[in-house]
Amino acid sequence: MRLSRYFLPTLKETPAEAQIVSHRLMLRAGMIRQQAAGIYSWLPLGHRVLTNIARIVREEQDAAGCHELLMPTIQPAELWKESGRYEDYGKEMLRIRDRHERELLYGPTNEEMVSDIFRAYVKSYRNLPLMLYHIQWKFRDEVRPRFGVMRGREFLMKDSYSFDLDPAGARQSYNRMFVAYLRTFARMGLKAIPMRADTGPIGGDLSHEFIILAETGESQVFVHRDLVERDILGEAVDYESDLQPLVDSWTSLYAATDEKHDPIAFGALADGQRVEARGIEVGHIFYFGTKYSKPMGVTVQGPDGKPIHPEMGSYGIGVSRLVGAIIEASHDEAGIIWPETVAPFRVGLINLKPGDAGTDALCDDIYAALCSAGTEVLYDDREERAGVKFADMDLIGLPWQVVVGPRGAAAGRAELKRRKGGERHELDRDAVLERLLG
RNA sequence: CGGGGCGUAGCGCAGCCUGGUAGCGCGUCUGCCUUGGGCGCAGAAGGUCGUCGGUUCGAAUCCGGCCGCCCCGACCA
Repeated sequence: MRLSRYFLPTLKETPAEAQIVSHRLMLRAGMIRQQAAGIYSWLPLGHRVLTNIARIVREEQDAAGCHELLMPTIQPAELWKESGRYEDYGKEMLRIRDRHERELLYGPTNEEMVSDIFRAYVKSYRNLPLMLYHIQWKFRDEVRPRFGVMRGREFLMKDSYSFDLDPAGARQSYNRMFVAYLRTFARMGLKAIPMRADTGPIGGDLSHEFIILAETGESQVFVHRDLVERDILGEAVDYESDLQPLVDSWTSLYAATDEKHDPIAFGALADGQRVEARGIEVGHIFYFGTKYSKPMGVTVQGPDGKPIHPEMGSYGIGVSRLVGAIIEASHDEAGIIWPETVAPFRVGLINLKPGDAGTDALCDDIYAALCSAGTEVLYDDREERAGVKFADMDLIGLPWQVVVGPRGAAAGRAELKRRKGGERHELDRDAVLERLLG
């Protein structure tokens, strides 16, 4: 992508409303535009990141055996009256009426609707277990939206729902999501720690929050060092196997947010094992049994011909929140530092002197080579001063920068800079490509 | 939902107290210049001062209502 033809409205100054670093950087990097309190437009750069995060989430859900569908943002009130939540949910639920005065709502979550779909089609125990998910916009009319996309009213969420025959099966589904979440966040370059959680208005008796560590996180967390240092991506996972030992290996070590913190238990850990940090909640998983299947009349026929209420769970990831959360976890004074897996472009190519034949030629050559190799490149070919280009490129945080100036170009050389850490190497054209593609 | 604050050009702000010509910086546009870290010079465009009403000869400025946004706290993917 040539920057001269792209839509990237970066800002030199920070808009006044932004308090936290991710919000400031997202506004300055031209990723989002606020349209109302807690409601944002996603501009091209932000949209790319959002899409990349959703892609990783999707791949891991699919790998864990979930099936993607797509439910609407607007739901009929009737379903929520069946479960009893139409009254219970309170003012956080945005209620609307259509022209026929029918009661509708902008969905804050989808337990009722997925239960409706399930009960319409699934009639036999033979079809269980079943896990369905979608990635869809939600609306919760928060009293006080803040922190940019970290706590918006409209937000993009991945929500999965499991249906099982019995509690043991439900536990296995829960464990699948537990492991899938660990992998999902790890792939985004995040340290995510599962912590036992309250079940909140969703209900149920088994629940974990996934908290990622970030210096600017909202809540204080206390964790065993082994959890922080563990690399889940290095461990083979077979979703068909019993995942309980793997889950236990995570839940048996100390990890708590400040609300659930037990200073005595934490203090009992050996020196060097105690990690105190700040955290941001990016995922939450629940097992809630028949809380919805019973009132909504969801049954399948068992082997003995009798009806069985499926055991259910639901599993959420804040996809749009993750964009902010990743920035909170990965930035410096100059701007964002994207992990490669979610970066809007992998490489930023800076032409320091557009119009100079040698510089243009080398840039065009490198650009074409990277593009044809399938690497996403943002090519800064603007008529701007070097400082502007460096500042913008650092701000938007692409993992790699290739800097081509007239002096180097004359010798066929360019500078390769890694955004994270900042080390640079002057290399010839082939070596640059080798480093990036090899 | 309690407490506090703010709405003046795309962004950041001054002007308001003490009523009388709407300003500054950045950004944008044009030209020149410059070209390895947000240069320099010259010119230009751009504002119903959130909104409705009141006071006044006259309101960005004083008074009241409404709307919007932000911050702190209680609550949440």
